[in-house]
Amino acid sequence: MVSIQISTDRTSPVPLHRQIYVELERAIACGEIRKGEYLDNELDLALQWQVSRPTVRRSIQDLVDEGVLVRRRGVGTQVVNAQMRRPVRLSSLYDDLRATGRAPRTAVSSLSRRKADRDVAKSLGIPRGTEVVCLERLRFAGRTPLAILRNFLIVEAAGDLTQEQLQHSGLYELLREQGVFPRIATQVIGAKAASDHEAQALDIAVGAPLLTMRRVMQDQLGRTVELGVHTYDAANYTVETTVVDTFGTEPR
Amino acid sequence: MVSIQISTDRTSPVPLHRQIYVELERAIACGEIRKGEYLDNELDLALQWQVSRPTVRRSIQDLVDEGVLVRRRGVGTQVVNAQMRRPVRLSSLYDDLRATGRAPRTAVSSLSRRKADRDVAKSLGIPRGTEVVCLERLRFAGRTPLAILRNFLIVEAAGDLTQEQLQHSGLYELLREQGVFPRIATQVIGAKAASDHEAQALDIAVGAPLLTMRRVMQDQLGRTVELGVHTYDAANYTVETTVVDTFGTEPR
DNA sequence: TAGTGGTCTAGACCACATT
DNA sequence: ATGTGGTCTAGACCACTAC
Repeated sequence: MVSIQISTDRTSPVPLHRQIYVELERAIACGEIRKGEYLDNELDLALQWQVSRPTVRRSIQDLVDEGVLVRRRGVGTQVVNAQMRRPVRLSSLYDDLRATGRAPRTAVSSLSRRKADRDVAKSLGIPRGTEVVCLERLRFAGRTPLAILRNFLIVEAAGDLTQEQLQHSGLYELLREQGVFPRIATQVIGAKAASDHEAQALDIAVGAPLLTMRRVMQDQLGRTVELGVHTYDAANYTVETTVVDTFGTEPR
Repeated sequence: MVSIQISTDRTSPVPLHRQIYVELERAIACGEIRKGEYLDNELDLALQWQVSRPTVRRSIQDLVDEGVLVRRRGVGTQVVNAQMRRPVRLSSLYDDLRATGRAPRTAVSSLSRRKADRDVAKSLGIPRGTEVVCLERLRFAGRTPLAILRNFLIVEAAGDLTQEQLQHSGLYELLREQGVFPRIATQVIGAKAASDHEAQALDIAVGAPLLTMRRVMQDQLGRTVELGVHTYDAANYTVETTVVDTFGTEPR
């Protein structure tokens, strides 16, 4: 049982529960509370931190959702083996590469508007023949070709993307700048052998293993915005995902 | 603007917010509220349903987290293009196969206790040399071999698994029966070419593309319970994941 | 029996989008 | 100016766990 010093600023625009969440997360990351230790009970915490119990609960719940804390009724709130950290932010390959320090480079091989064929229309949930923005890029990490990226976007969201922009930023970053915030995506991941064309583009042998990903993305307004059909050189790329299950056990 | 009939039962052990959630979900699924339509505001809903506003908010929030509803401050709560449904439950391949009607069959090729090597120990977050339960299975869909499944489990959770059980149930199902509820898993998915041994086991050509998945799972108590190292015949299997991003846009 | 988290209430004030 | 969701409060009662 350890007391955690939390300082809140009631003049800040940041919500109280968020301030507490951040401080608590830091305290756990710094080891001020160790794995397996219990927090004080919620009423005490509310007194210590001079906030109401629902506010305390909200902060704690957010950390429970990330797997940092575990609550058991009648027992208490415990810090978990934190090895497994929060779900990764929904990001593009470009962002991932830049975050890991590998210099990304992009060659835009095509950028145009076309009418959606049946497959694209179905994935994006629009009528067949609707105009969509088509995009094909080759992505490098340093000098190594890494992936062939094909994307289809609804025109309302793609707006005025230029080749220039796409060579210097990730697609998702550009979308965010235009007010499109990715919110939910479903990805289907598979593997295949490289075709002649793919082998040549990625500078690998024909038949070498490729990782394939097909992704449909919705934005914060619930619009289906993007279909991505991507092919990665499996020797240089893996996909990491986090799955959180809130069923199976009692609901929160 | 449509009024939704919600009937609640205050004698039920099911929480009110959950009852409302279920009814609301059904109403949306049945098309009683159509895509793009708005719910009444939260105060009105609280009056209509005879519950407090926080209870209404809780129900709505859960549906927002699943991407079924979208809230915008100053605007309202809107039903979303529901094509993209809730995150799939954290389940095993066996459960998946059975759910999709393909008859799963399992051959257990080994089940033993061994001391964890460095790799396993690191993944499970336990000291090297700790005893773990090792498990290797071959999974079939009908007559077709589909995957080679290797798992490593901490003994506290694996308990008294038997070959008999493993041939007739999925691993996760058995774990649930023993009180282990999967909660968070991180998966790294890649691809590789089939080795001699793998090709023979899966009855495919040497060098054929395989999908590989390495998964570490934590249970409801925050224990790191399982390491899975799986290899799938890419011709017959893909992995589907859902990614939800609650950052990027304003916090809820 | 005592202590914990889970649920629920009935208000209040604020920030934001729309008109 | 109005109406919406976002935040916060100060209580209350209950179900579950541990002793």
